Amino acid sequence: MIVTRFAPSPTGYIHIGNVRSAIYPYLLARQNDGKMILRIEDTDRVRYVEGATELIEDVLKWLGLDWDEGPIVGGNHGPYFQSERMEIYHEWARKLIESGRAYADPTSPEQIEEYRKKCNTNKTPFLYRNFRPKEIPEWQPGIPLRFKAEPKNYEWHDEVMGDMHAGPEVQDDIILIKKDGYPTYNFAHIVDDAEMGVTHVMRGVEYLSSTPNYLAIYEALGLNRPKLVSLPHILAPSGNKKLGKRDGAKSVTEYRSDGILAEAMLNYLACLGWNDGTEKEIYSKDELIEKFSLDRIQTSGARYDETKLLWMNGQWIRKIFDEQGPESLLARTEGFWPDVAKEHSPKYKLKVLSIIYDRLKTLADLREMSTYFFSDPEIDLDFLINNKFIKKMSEAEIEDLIKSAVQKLSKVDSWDADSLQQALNELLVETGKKPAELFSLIRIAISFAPFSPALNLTMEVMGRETTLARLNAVASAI
RNA sequence: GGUUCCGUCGUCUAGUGGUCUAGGACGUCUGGUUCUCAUCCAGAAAAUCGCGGGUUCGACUCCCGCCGGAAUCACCA
Repeated sequence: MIVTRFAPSPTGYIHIGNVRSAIYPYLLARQNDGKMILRIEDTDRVRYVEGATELIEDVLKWLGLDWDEGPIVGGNHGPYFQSERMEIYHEWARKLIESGRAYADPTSPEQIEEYRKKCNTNKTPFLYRNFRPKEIPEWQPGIPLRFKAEPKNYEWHDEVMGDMHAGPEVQDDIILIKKDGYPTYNFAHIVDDAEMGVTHVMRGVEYLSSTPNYLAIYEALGLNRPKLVSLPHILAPSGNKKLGKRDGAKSVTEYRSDGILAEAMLNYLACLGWNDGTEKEIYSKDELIEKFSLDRIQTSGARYDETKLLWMNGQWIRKIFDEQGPESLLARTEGFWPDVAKEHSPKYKLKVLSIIYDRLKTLADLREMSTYFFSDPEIDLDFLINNKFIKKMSEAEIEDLIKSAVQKLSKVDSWDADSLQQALNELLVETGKKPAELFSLIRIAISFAPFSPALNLTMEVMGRETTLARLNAVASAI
């Protein structure tokens, strides 16, 4: 059975660069009826941030990435917080001491720094194994434990990068257990993956160069290597660096409050560095699970492009409305309506949504784009008069036109889109105006918005009373 | 500096020796959809496939060299 894991450290918010290494393991596990484990790597007590774990869980849930073992859901291989697994690491560490593959290192950090400087001035690579202490004390709290490297050539296969190899020069005596008793990532993840039965270790390429050291530890511990999967970086929008907090990488939760749909986020991130070889662009979670394959993950880094995310979000807004129904989209708009919409019924909001949804890039656009449906706009005569189609009319003519519109519209029997369009068409004939002139005038008079849906639809949703009242108000303001 | 990885339109990518005069998508531009904005539709511009050598009848695809970029070299993960 395939077992994958997402193992973040709770050091702050998760941004787009991080989540993708949750998405791929998830897809692989689900595709193969495997298991997905969530493990919290909280061994760095200095960088630990309160509440960060909940944030991670939150983001995963939002994206629809559920886990089979881990915090909240439990499992047979817990605990799932590394800080609660100390005895386990120490037990494995003792095995290494017994087999002579680990030693307590009494050397002070200052001394180590000196060694390092010496190498720098001699321009030789710094390898700690060249400075092993003469006297090895008993391992006890307060003394770090180091791996004893036996450097040699390593070959391995990376499911994404292909066949890899590395020489002895990259293997060193890395720290297994820190002086505070907590294990390092380098040691803890190996123990945990083994104990938890993880079959596919998926992580960013930054770990690729440490792999020979990990391979040595697997060997010393008598463990089988899991399959290794290196994920390429997501690059910052500009420059050539990997996307990080400093490049303004937004928290995933921030995208949620900016009105990005979870479907779009998942779709975009999954396809940033992966594709199924066809020309398909829009994938649902189920489609991703079906089509995903490790060997189609890109080997080079992919630049993060927010414009494409936005486009995809628009696609998803329309897809949900069209395929899952207007109510389904409405359900996701909570919190995105303008304040003035508070008093209005869901039914009315649904009507509004139905005529403006195809111009939304994000749900947050609702705030700017729907205000005039819920409250009377401020009359701004300059805005009206400066319109390129209205500019050439005199004020008297404008007033006349609005008045005839009021007259015509108040006679409409049934206030629906078709009847309204018919009335507008008749008005066009009667006034001898072009659609651009007459419709722009009415549109602006009832909305004072830079843009709005088709005029007949807008009036239908607004209702007879509001439409006529606003037209009258403008006529008397001129 | 050592080690490792990467290199096709501005961006994400298709491409596994001939079907590539290099395909799609985002973005950009043009036109259409009785008004605006958007959707949708049609179309355009945009890649001498990092560079230079080979191998081959033939290379984006295989080999070598170079150049460029990135990652890593912590008692961080």
